[in-house]
Amino acid sequence: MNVNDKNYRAEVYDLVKNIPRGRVMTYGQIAIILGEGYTARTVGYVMHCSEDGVPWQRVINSQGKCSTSKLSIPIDLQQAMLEQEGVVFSDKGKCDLDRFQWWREGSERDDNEQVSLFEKN
DNA sequence: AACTTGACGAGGG
DNA sequence: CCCCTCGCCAAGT
Repeated sequence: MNVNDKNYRAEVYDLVKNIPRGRVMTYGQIAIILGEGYTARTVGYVMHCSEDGVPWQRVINSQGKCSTSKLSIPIDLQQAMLEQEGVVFSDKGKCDLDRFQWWREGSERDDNEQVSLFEKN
């Protein structure tokens, strides 16, 4: 199972496709939900070349900011797309995760779940 | 095979 | 809030 495996990538995309308009998820959160084999870095790697109907703009970093990139995606674009869906950013380019982070139905919002990526490795 | 570079994250100053 | 360090892991050189 690696990042180039089709199913591995599909798991990430399927989850991202379920993020509602105007809500966001973080790389680390996705990694924790998908479980073994997934880390924030690998999720980020999978996202950088997401295809088709994946709402890639709804995945941001744990600080509530859009990640800068040296790739072909202008930093302002992601934020602009999110603002268009109703996500509010501060003048410093940060959004309030307490307000906009999405947690799947049924999953009780639990900050412990988000703790420490490397603690489990 | 070593070293660097990321769409990352947590903890500390 | 900013900056740094370290842990992580895959790619590119």
